[in-house]
Amino acid sequence: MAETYDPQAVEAAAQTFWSDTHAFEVTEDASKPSFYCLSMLPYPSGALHMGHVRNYTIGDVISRFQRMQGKNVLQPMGWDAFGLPAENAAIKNKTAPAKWTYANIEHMRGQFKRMGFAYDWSREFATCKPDYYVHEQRMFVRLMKQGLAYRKNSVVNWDPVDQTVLANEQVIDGRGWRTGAVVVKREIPQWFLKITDYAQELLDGLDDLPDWPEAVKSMQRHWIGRSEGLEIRFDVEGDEPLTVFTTRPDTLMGVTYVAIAAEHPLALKAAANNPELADFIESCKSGGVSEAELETQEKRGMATGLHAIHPVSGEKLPVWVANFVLMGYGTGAVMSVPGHDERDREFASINGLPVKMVVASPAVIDAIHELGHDVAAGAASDPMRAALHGSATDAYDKSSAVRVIEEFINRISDIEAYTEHGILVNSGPFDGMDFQQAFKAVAKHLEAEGKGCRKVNWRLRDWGVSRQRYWGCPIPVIYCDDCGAVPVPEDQLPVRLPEDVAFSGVKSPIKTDPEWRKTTCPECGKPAERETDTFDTFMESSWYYARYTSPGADTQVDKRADYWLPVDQYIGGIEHAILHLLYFRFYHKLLRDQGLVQSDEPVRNLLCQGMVIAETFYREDGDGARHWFNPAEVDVQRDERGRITGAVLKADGKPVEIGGIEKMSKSKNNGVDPQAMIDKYGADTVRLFSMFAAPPDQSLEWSEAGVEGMSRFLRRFWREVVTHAGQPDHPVVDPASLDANQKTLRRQLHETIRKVGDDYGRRHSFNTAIAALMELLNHVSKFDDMSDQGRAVRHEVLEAMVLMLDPVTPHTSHALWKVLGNAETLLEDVPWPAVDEKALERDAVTLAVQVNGKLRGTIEVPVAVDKDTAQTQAMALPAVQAFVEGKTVRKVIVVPGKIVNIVV
RNA sequence: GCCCGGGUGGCGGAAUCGGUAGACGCAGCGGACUUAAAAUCCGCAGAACGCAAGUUCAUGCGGGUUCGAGUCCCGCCCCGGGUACCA
Repeated sequence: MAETYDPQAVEAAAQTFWSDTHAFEVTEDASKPSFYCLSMLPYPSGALHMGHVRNYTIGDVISRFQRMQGKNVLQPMGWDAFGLPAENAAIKNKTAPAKWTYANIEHMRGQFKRMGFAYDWSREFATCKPDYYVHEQRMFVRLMKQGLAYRKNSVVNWDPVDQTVLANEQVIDGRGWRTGAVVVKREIPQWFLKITDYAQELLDGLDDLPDWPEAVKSMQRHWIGRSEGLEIRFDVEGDEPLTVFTTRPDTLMGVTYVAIAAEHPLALKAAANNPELADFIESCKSGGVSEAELETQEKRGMATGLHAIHPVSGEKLPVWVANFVLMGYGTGAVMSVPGHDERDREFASINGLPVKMVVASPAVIDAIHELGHDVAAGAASDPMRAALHGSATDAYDKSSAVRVIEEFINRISDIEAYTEHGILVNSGPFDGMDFQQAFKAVAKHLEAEGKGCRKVNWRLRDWGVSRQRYWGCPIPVIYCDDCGAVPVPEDQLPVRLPEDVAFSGVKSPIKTDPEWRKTTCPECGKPAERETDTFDTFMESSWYYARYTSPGADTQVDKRADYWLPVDQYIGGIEHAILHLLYFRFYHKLLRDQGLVQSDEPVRNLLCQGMVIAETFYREDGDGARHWFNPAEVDVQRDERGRITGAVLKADGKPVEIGGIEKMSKSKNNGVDPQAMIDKYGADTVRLFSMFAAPPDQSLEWSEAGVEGMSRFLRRFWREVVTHAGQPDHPVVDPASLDANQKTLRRQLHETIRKVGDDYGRRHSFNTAIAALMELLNHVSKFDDMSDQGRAVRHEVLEAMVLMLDPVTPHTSHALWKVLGNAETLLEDVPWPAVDEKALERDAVTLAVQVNGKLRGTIEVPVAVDKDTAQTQAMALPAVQAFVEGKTVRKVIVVPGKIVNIVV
């Protein structure tokens, strides 16, 4: 075997062995526990990027580790092949999206294999193939028949120049990215899946996912957004009544106006003979539809001239059109309480609408009582002012109670809304009630009058699955003038997307082709037209995990799924925390309700990895435009302490600006090509660095110097093993005859085995596992004992290290296993090294000694030392004496195995 | 705007349940080997003050709880992710 480490040769040999032996192809085996390890499937964007490398290395480490624990591990790979980038690339490269996509898949599959990932390639699929999406179409027509898929109008970004719908990403500062035209909102009919029918279950299910990150569960809870409130009817003078939803019925008596969406029927009616209002409503249409844009835009409004009637007081309230009220959410109308809601307050201030205080803080209520007044129903029309009336108003004589009330009144009327729960005032029959009491009383009052009812409201909206794009799965619907929207009969599926098309970029080829849509109605047989919209690509990625378990099945999934599902470990980017992971959970429940899977949730354990980031470098040209240089083109300069002082371009030696560390991207040209790294250092080094440089859930800063460090470690390890293998044969380890150094090294080994197993298996803390293995290498390379037992212990250490490194650097371990004298084999089928509890025992331990919580020294004590002895030894330290002398020892805290703290 | 994260030496990070802050690695400095370089090996290294022993300060900022806080609580600042048609 080679004396020096040659990663390219080592990796080729290991990969050939795995491929020849079909090492990672698995089938259902009832005799072994299954472990399904799944990484989010990639979009085939062209070439592997570092984000992929990181994601898939994490999955591979977990997969290989679990197989070494005796599990039957399924780790599949496939392609999320539909999507917008293929259309953009097709325009740019004058090719067809399908051709571009398939070429990318070919290239990226080769790169995956070069990384040595332990995939079962026999299960691979691409979601753009009819034999994949036919199942999705069949599911959709079934959902249509069950009423879980339905059609309604919904608002999109419309580019008036290209006459096309834009994705939110394609709207830059309210304008279309290609035309620069101001985008407008437009309503079009689209298909929806009723995810809201499952809102409660999706919310409750989060409680049954203990191994999901709290951040993800918390984000999903807020996204689903269950809220309890009242739906309240406001009559409108001379018109149809308005319905609003509120979670704050306690503030009902503080309503001073009603706001409705620009598209609300009442607004449109009012605008019919009010040209100014019509202009305003028209102006609300410009701009994109994304929530971030809607929520941050300037709040604008206009009075309709209509008046609503307050359901309790009968007061006349102006009805305003407001751009922040959205027709698509809730009822398209809100009751406005500027005294107790920030947004209503801001709008009222701008438009000169009145503010009414109806909730007071507990401190104010106390002050009112202190001044001898009451807030109970009917006590006073305005208990705050009643309390102030007759009290001293001169600045010098004000009591603190008066000041509390005045301050509150001033704050509400001049500065901000009081949004917390409190006690009702100025609310007639509801005066003196707290939030809970008021909620009940208002509900009872309105229900009795038929003007309102309790309602649970959800922030979650139904899933709009229509896209006006070409490169996606055709929606299997036929439109007939007589029969309406008819699902394509199952025996006519799949509806195939033509792949050999000319693609201009503006309109979908199946929309421009007059022939593709022509068909006949499945119900009446008359000429009819196909739907030319395609599915949201989240549809494909919502069920792919189940398809991997059932390759080749005629149905969407078959019985084999029961062996593998739910997924034991899912790995992917945190950017998918809400949308993908929520649709995916929803679709699993759809599959369950069709009888296709048995479980309620698709994934037991979720790991969200952070982004891969890198330094950026640029130069500005004359007009301020920045030209970005790749880190590979730049040399960084440092001072004598290692601080970065500047950077120069390698090509001309002249300085470039340092632009800060950002997510690797094409736009900042700071992407590091994994292929170049693999060619230079080998896959194992790249894998090792991406696992070592940061914990998996945090962002990872790429550093080629760091990669070199990993290469250095593998070369040192290789040399250590090869040198040891050149030594004469050794006897077996005899624990009873070991000397102190041998015992120490063995203890360090078994501590490492315990830590690495825990870090890989439970904590997913791969960086610390690798650090522990590096420490162990440092220990063993300093261990120069060449005796029989010395060599025996060293062999035990090195063999265990080969196995423990295998999940991260499988090629190197594969080769070194043979160097250590073993037959070539699949290391994942060699059992994980066992911890020898006896080897962990130690007889002395170091305690930290503190005085008043500050470290003053350490003491060596026997493991089983009693508190008094520890205390006496600690007190005897000169450094401790210096701080204790002349003071009284008040208390001594002894934490066994940790610290002694002397409090003086 | 709203929801969710993060902030520790020159840098990436460690400290797993409130108990010795800075493991491991990178960069740096000093040395060995070498004709030289590369590679490799040995050593130093948070900051300030001090000849030294050592002392003080230090985990984004300001408070608090505790014998003891990077870790828990309250209030801020900054950076990142998501925000329903990027995936």
